[in-house]
Amino acid sequence: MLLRRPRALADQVNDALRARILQKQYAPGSRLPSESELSTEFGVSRATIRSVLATLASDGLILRKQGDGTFVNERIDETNAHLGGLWEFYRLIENSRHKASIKPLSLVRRPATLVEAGQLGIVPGEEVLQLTRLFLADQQPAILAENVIPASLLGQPIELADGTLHLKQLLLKYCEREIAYAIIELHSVMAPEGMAELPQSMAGRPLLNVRIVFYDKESHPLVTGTSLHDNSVVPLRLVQAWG
Amino acid sequence: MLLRRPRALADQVNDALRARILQKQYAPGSRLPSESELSTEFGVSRATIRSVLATLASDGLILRKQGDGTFVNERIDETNAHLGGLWEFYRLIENSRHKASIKPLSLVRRPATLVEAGQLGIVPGEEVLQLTRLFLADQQPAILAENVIPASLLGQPIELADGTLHLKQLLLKYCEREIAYAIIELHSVMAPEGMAELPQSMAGRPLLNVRIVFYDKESHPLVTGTSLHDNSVVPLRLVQAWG
DNA sequence: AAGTGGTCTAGACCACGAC
DNA sequence: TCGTGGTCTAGACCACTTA
Repeated sequence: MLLRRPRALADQVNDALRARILQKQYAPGSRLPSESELSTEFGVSRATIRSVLATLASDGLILRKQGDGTFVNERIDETNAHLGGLWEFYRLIENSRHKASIKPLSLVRRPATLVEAGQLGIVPGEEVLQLTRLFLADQQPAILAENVIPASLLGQPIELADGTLHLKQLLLKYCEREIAYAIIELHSVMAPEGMAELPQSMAGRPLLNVRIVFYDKESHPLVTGTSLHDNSVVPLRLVQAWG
Repeated sequence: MLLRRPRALADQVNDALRARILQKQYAPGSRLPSESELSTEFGVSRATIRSVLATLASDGLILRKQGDGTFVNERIDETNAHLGGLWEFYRLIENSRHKASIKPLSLVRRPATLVEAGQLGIVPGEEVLQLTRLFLADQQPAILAENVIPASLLGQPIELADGTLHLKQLLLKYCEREIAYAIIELHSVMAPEGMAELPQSMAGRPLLNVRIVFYDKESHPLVTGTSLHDNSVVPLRLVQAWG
């Protein structure tokens, strides 16, 4: 029997405050209500409010000044991501004020390469599924992304039509696994030649290359991701709180 | 363990646990003592312990499993940074198991360019100080970094000898300012030609380019940073907790 | 059933900034 | 001085995993 815990109060408050900030109900640079005001408004304890404000602060959305108050970061509009959301390409594009869309390019079963086998903790040659997708910003190619999943993790075969799902949703639907953490490598590479899927617009230029391996709570590798970013279309601009 | 008061209890516990993990007193993959055990050992409340464990978890150092326990991430050795420490180049190199050193290259006063003036919130042509430094990994050039500070922020003139200080220390010593947050842009660029300071080993190759503007709590720009990374010497490998 | 982490509260006291 | 955020506690109850 699966009894679900009601949504945590802190999460609800988090969503509400985030929405108010992003929709400019609290204007950039303005002062938020004090902790005690918020706690009476939402009917929760001050501790709960504080835990929410702490995460908003660490995402760089708000700035807290002891003895003064809490303020909306006036520069959130200049960014499209915080460090935790580096690989949420769809949102990245949306946050850059472009219309985002995903174009699934191919979906093939093939044996794992040596490197992939090492990353995914499987035997070289074991079957994997490779999904290649193109993320578009206003119909313009922005990010070419490739995911590799061990076939053994898949409950049912993936359909190409599901290539528009977010990685999180894909993993839930086909593997019933959850991501606990990721290890990310940042590289700078020249656009590879003779790569069929690479859009013309990216050819011959230096591209940002993000390589990720996702793990579950047991530290078992789930998926790898490799992406090539055209910074001239969607530059990566992150906020990061200090301290 | 005896804890003294001036420093926040949570900070002291944080340091202690971090050290135990990094020095493998708690082995990778092993289970940590429970929250209540830790709270009696350190003589602090469970809430304090929990706030510490929460930050360790968000840095990807530990994994928490409800109903089971808290475990050291077995892959921390494979990384050299967490997302919050992207620009701490010295530590980055050290964490990559290289001997890190800083070679100050130049320190010049000059008028601000248009772009810099915009970033720093000053008038174009206003005087700025530019510090160029090379970060070495085992004597090998790894990162070329350039910082630009408005001269008006400086209390006393910077000496080139202080070029080995970390950015944080530099700002404290010369400006008495503290960084509250930063906005970071990630780019991929070809090594610029005809740049005197660029080491031979980086020439003609695609390089990772990190551009940062640091702000204080009042959202006033303090410094800009621009760096070129040779990924073949020190690859950027980060852990990131999910959720 | 026992033990672990997850959520939440009420309240105390401190440190700092603005007025 | 007053209000704000910063620190910390003690304790209640819940949900989950393991045995």
